[in-house]
Amino acid sequence: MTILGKYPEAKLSGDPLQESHRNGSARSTPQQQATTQQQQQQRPPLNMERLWAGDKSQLPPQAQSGMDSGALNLSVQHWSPQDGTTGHESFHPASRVPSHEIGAHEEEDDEQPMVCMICEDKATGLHYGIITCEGCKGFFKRTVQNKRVYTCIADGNCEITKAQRNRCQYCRFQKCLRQGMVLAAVREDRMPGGRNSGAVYNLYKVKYKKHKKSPKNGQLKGDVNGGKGGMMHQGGKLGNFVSPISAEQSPMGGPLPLSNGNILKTALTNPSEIIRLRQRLDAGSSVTSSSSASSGGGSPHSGPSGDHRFSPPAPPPHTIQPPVHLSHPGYLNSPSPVKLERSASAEAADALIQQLLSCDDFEDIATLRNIDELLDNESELSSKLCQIGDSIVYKLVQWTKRLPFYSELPVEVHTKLLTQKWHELLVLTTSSYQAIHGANRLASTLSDGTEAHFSQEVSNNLCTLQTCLTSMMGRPISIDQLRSEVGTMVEKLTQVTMNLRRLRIRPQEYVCLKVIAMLTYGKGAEETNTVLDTIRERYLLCLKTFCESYFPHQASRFTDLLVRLPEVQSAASLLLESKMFYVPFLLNSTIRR
Amino acid sequence: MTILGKYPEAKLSGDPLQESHRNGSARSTPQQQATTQQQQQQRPPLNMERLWAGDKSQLPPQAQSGMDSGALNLSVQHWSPQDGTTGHESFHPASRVPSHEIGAHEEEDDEQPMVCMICEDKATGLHYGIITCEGCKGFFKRTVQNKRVYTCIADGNCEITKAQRNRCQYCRFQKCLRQGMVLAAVREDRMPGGRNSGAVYNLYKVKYKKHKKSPKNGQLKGDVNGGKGGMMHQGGKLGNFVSPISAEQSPMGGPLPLSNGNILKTALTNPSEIIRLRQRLDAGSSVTSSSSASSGGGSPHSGPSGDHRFSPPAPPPHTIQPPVHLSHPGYLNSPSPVKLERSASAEAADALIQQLLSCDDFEDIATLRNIDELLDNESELSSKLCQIGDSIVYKLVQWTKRLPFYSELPVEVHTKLLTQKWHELLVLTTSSYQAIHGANRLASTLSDGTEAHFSQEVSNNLCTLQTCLTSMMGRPISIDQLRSEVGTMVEKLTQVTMNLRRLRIRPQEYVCLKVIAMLTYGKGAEETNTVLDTIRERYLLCLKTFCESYFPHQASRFTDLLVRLPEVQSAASLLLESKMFYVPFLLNSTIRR
DNA sequence: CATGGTCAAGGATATT
DNA sequence: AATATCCTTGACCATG
Ligand SMILES: [Zn+2]
Ligand SMILES: [Zn+2]
Ligand SMILES: [Zn+2]
Ligand SMILES: [Zn+2]
Repeated sequence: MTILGKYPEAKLSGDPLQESHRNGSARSTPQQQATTQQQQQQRPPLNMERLWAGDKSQLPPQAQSGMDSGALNLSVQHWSPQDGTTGHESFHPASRVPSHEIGAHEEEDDEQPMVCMICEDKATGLHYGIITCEGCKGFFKRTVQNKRVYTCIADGNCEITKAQRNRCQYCRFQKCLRQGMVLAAVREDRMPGGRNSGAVYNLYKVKYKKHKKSPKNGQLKGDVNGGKGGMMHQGGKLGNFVSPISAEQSPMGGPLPLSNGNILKTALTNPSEIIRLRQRLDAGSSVTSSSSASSGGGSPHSGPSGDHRFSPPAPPPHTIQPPVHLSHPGYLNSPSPVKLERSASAEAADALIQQLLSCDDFEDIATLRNIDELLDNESELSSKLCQIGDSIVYKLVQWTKRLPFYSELPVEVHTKLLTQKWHELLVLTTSSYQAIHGANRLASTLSDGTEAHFSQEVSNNLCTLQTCLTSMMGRPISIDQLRSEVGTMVEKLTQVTMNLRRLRIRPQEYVCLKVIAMLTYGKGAEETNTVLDTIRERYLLCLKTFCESYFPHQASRFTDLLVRLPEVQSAASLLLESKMFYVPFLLNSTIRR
Repeated sequence: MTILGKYPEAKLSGDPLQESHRNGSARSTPQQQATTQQQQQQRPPLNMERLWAGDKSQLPPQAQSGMDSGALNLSVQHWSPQDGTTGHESFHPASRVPSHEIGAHEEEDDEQPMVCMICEDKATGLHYGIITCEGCKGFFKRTVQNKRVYTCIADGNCEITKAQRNRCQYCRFQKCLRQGMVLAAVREDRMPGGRNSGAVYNLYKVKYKKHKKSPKNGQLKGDVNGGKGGMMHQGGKLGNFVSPISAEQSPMGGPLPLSNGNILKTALTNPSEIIRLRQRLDAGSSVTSSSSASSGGGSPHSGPSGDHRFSPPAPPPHTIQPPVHLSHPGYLNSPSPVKLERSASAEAADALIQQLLSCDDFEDIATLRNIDELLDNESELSSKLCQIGDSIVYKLVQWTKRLPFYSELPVEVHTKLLTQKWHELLVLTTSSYQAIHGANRLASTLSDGTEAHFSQEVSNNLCTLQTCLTSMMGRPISIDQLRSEVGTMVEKLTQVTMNLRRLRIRPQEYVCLKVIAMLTYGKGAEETNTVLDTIRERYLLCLKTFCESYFPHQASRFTDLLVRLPEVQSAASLLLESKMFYVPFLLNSTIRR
């Protein structure tokens, strides 16, 4: 009785004897189910004395390049079901996402109230990096402050719930670390107030501005928070190919996966709404979700629909597509080939392009089906943004699974690619859509892309944004405020769109660029994936062939198209920083008007 | 030895032998001083079995209307300075003032070392409502948790000291209860940590923060919370003018003082705003406030202005007013008397009414001067609400002080009345104002007060609320949310207003009703105040006379008016419950449109 | 907001 | 088994 009392090992500073977790013959704990035990067991037990001595190797992978934590996990049940019992999952910090349910149910409760990622009690906000309750917050703080050493009397797998959290301090703290609570966020000097630098959390924190001026001075750097600590931002932002996100590589730009939290600019919403949004997104992307079925469900062009979550073992739909030589569909509006005799490579390119076209829900991705609904003032802002977030995640994931080369790369690689590139894909898709379908305003922009015109275009876009946001939020937003907050980003987006429009980019070229963009290494291109290189080269050649075939008189067209990618990256970086991921959609929403 | 061992009658469930308490010849207890001894003797013995069965009648007065702790204390220095030293006071939980004053000592000396109120051992802080030692704390907890039943082998008057406390569990526990330990503070769910709500202790603690404003008047000490030695805050903190909220009376509706914190429904704001608001209100209202000077300052009709707080000894302004017979001012718009020969009583009634009219800042109370400013989006929400809160308190207090019968009742009574009735007065005032001045919308509602019309009116009011709140808060509020949260309350308010409008209530009648409402006993009308009754009767007759004089053809008008008071009570209760005290003002704000 | 601190809750345990 | 001390805990609060 007393042994399993509420406060197990008060003041035990003795040897943790953690070996018992491993060798422990005590496998008899009735609580532990045999099912997923191994995975949990595989993790090294926590040695708290070493931890306080400075051994951080026991902490979850933070700067590691292993991208297995999958918030945006393409393989469904990779991490999901750990304990088959109550639906608890032990997560990694990377996707510090409160994913509460593995069960097939799941979002039926749209968790209005935040739940603690440790014990599922009612959460009160972000604490030390994750969403926790007051109790777990205090527990973590005390443990770190006093360098407490706990020991599990069982096998280190005690379930942590609100009712049971005080039964095993060791397992509670272990879960804190595994869920991603950050030791360094507990301050040495005990000085309250202020904010920790984002570097402490190794990720983008959701910034909460009260909608006033943003720095906006040129240079966008990644450090969102007041970088008080040493921010080691090494990756040259604009130059390289890396988006500021990748979770692993860039030590500084703590890359959070899409679903991980930096989804929306909080400045325009309130914190609680953001939390709910995060939960929705998390649930929707990483785990199964019946919710997405309603929002992202049946898109006209998509393959097997209704499967918001990836079916684990089931082979992806269009996995292997024979290089059929399809005739050009009329809607392609492809220019007539200059030469009658097409080369074999040209035909192969057409086939590849056709494959890509067939799996790209151009309109469905670039615009939101229900964008109109979002503009009314009825539904809550949070739900609107949730829907947008859902749509982004859902559509990109579905697109990935339909790619012809989906089966040629491991799921992990796809996940990593999407994690790194999703925002670029978003920008490229929406800008291309705008360039192709929204070109009505100006067909005569070939050579007179003057400054004046560009400025006018930017202003128009800002005005569009203003209109949409005002409608969505139910309160007026000044154009000046908008300009100061997202002016630069809108400029970049506008530039990308205008350039693509000037080139009169074709859908065939767009789909190639999209794949190329995704397959292009980012900054820390340390790892070399031969298969990936091969595929990228394939589509580069494909695009080149297409350009030469259909635009033989535009010698630099291929190059002109490729150089758009850095522009896309730049704009996408700003978009990521702003976290206002709905902006491109809103800009496109005017097309229908 | 064994008989009086340490654990005397553990688990004895035998007959308490309560008669012995009465007849007990053991009057020799040395500790009992002659002063209050009888009282203790008179108390009925404790039947613990009944107690655990739910019989709370044996507990010290909790839901009693003894308003001696004056939250809304009109007499300035009544409670303020108790100990000039360290600010420690050992208090009882607000109302349960058991002994406290018996021993002139007890808390008189600022007992640096706290002593247990039960056994005089060294106390460790507040436990279950009073200052006790660890032993008595644990004893009380175990007793309540296990619903132990004790029996005294003596006559129920055993002395409880540190040395003797274990000799009689019955008397020890009895003393615990009599000293005010709160059963409900022992948690059913055994969840450790956190804090019990102030309601558990039937009091509310006022916390001040240093905040920005200089304590300018220095008056109230404010009991800074930091005081580590469990200092309990005694009731009277709020010093003067405070809001109408006393902690005691309503066991259920728990009138929380305006400044106490539960001012606004949090559902419509975000928590941080509420917190800030509470801080502002606490600091602003309970302490003197230079801020309120600006907001509540010079109202046109008020007497000596600039005196935001009551001047302690100075006699109230319009204290005694001779029953002058004033001519009816034109603005009264009073109907012509039917009979030319007015009776003496009618003239007296007119005079009384005129007095009331002269001290009732109708418009100034019913609406907020700066309501328009509140609707802009610039000033902070908290400051807006602060101003509203300040206005409510200030105006009602000022009104009270101007009442003709102000000097006829002790300040304590006024304080109590206002504490009990402020919300009703608020509703009556605002509804009457709406009925009289806002009747523009429908003058033809005499007999067709149909359901449809009522619903329409409610909808209109909700819409008005929505508009105002959206503007004030800067973000949209859905009408559905509003309806679910305050729908019933708005309906009641609307009903009251409509009924008053249908009656075409006159200002003369309104002022009478207001006084009558304030002077009407509440629920537990145990105490009889003859003076108060007399005054109430005076104004009842006054109203009756007025009705009969000016509306001789409406035989039931007097009654019709009186039966509005329960409606007002009902609506006011909901308003109190919702804590959205600004709602009536917002509804009235449309009058100006 | 997210830090740190507070201090009465409950729990553990040696003592009686 | 009850007591009393000491400890852990967590809802609030203060801070920047
Ligand atoms: Zn928790
Ligand atoms: Zn454990
Ligand atoms: Zn004691
Ligand atoms: Zn006794």
